[in-house]
Amino acid sequence: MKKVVLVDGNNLIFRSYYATAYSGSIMRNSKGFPTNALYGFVGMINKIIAEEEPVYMMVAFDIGKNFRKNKYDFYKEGRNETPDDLKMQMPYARKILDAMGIKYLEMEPYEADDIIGTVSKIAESDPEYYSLIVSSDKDLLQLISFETEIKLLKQTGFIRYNEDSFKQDYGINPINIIDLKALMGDASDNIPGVKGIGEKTALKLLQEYKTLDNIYANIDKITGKVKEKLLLDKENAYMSYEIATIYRDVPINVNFEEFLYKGADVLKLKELYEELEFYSQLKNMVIKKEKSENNYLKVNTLDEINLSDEVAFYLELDNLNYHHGKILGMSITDKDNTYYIKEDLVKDAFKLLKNKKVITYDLKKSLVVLKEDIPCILDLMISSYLEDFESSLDITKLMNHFNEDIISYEDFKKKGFADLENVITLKSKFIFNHFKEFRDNIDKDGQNNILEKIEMPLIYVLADMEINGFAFNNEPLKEMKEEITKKIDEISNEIYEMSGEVFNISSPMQLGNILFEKLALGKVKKTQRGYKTDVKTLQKYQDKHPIINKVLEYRNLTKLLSTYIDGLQEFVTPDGKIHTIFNQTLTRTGRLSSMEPNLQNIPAREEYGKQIRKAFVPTNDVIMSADYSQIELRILAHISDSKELIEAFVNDEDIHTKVAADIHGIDVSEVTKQMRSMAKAVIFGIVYGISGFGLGENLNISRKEASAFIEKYYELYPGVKNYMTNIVKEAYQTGEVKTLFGRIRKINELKDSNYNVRTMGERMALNTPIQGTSADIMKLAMIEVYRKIKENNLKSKMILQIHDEIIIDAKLEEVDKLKEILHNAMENVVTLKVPLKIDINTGINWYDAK
DNA sequence: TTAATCACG
DNA sequence: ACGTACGTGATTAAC
Repeated sequence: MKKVVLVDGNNLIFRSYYATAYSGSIMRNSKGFPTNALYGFVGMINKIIAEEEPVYMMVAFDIGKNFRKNKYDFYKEGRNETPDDLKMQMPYARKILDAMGIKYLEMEPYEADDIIGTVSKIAESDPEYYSLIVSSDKDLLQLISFETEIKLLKQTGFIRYNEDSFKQDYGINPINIIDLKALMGDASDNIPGVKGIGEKTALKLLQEYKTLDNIYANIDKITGKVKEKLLLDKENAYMSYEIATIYRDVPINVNFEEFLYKGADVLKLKELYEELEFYSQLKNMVIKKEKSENNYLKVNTLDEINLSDEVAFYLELDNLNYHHGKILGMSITDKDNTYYIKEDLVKDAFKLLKNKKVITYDLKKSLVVLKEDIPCILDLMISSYLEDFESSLDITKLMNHFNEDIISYEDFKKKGFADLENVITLKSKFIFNHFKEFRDNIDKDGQNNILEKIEMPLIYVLADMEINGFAFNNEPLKEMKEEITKKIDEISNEIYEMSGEVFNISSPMQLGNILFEKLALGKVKKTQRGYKTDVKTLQKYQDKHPIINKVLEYRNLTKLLSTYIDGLQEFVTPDGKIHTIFNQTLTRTGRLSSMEPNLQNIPAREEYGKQIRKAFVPTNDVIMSADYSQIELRILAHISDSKELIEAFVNDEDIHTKVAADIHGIDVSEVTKQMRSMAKAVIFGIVYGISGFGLGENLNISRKEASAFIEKYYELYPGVKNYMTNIVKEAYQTGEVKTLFGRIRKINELKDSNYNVRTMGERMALNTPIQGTSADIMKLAMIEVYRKIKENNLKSKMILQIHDEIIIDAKLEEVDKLKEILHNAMENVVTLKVPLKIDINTGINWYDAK
């Protein structure tokens, strides 16, 4: 049997309109044309297609006068006139369906319900077909039969009813939905029904007497008020019955083959989406490209390559972690040709690129693998990151966005190597064909400084840092490991003893059950899987039972052991070093991240864990660390133009002590340690957009006290409060925020219908200019430090960046010169209303560089 | 694969 | 009435 999907078009489009309209302002394109209903409509249609994979599909609409209204003028009376903003969108729904290749039907004076009823009736009489009706209108439930199902849309999700599941839920036959309506009426359609009888009573009556007729036939068996009401409104009941009945004999030609869903006319659809400015839909559109032949020259010797000025290349490895990847091949595309270069020629072919205008994807990878200095005018990975595309280490994701029919190497491996050349050459072609478009967009939105002055030069710096690596000496960890292993063993046994059974302490679920069921230490918040057992929760029960501290210690030690002592060991390469990968195109704020391993989260806060840093040693003489002092707060002072904060930094005051003194209205000399650390928490919280509740949780004080702190802070630093209000307002207006240097972050969360998502968007808007500007400054400083080290022919090497800190593997005799370079570069990279300040430390290992 | 936890700035 | 601090990555358990 073939499934025919019948969609209640009117229902869908009304639903999408009112889903967003009540919020006040509705979505429009740049010409002011309303698009909210269409946006939801398109989404729902796409969802239906994705979920149902229809072979036959039809969408029905209301049109013109309708016969119910002609017969009963009260029908749908009192309903608000369809708003103009919605009316205007109706014709577009039809156009979109046309472009999507979906048949729609409408016929005056019938409603969409009647058309669907008619079509499903015809399908029922044809053994070849069965129907699935999609709507949120319960009236349509009357059409359910052995061969007709309904997907009843709910606010979130849907319920699918067939004959059996309907009967089970309602306890009546589907056709008696009409009787139900006759009794209970329908306020939205102004169907009267029997006054005083609602769904509950109506269902009870129908479950007993089956039909409206039978109810009145047995009216004497019914007692009390219900009987009175039924008798009083008998006429209305029958009239309502008539109105609620879907008319299933609309004189319309139905040819199921016309409902065949063949897929979209992509160009037509694209045009419509562009007019309506449905960019997310455009992005998601699957354009089925005709497979054109992929022509390329397979190179045997280098003289076969003849390149013009602009060239795109792509280097393919057999591992996403390029420190461990082998070269598979490379391709080069220029305006005339694409060349495929096999693995053994790659290194030499690279030299041909030296005096060209080169474009690639993930330049850093090629620099690290080939250790060859290649000039590059544009890295597509960077530009797509700046333009908010999903740019990962893998170019195929980006290509898929552009509807290129290509699979990633990872997927490719599973299928064998037959097509390797084809896949690689497609990539360099893609880069060549798209780079101008990316460059133009970067220009358009003003991110060319970020691209040219920051990200592109930084690639070379990071490549060098990754190549250098951090020398790792396991010796100091050996003793630690022994000690920790022993301790973990002891503690485990103590925990087992206290809890009376052996279990997996590392399992939050099992642990939660022991602590909060068996030992019944108290009532705790639940997670999806059990009790919450994180540090903050457990600390609240510290005094209740000695087991808590043991568990905390166990956690602490196992973390150190598995992630750091054992974990890092895995990453030491034969040269005795750890080479991380800095991801330059991942974070939403512009920061770097570090992975395999992550060297940006090596323990630092607690003394014991900090010992891990003793294993990080220089290849030269000393480890040197230069870190910015309070960079984010200085940036906050600058961009908020807060007079008080600026003054504090200009006078080089201890900002936390100063704030503590101001909040308590005392002298700086009277500030206690506790006051200072509280002030510190408030200040950081402010940067993240904290609430009174959050700060209270954090400081273990009441929400009231916390709120008072925050209020006091705003009072003292009105510039900060002002900044917060303005940046959020601006973000709502533009949908994005910018750093001081023009890096853009789009914040779609602000458009979300969910309040919590929106407030999170507000906090992002608040924080990103601060965190992002700090990232920009650090990147510029790194470029400058790198340049100076080269210029002075120093042997010392930059090896790590941890957001506000640079680590250098330094020669002893170069330390003084380095200090000068670092101060100059890092403190003067930009001139703000406050000075930038760094602290420098050196030591024989990372631990001692403090 | 996802959730929970915890390491860092 | 509701939920509640920004940005990351690795490990482990459980689905």
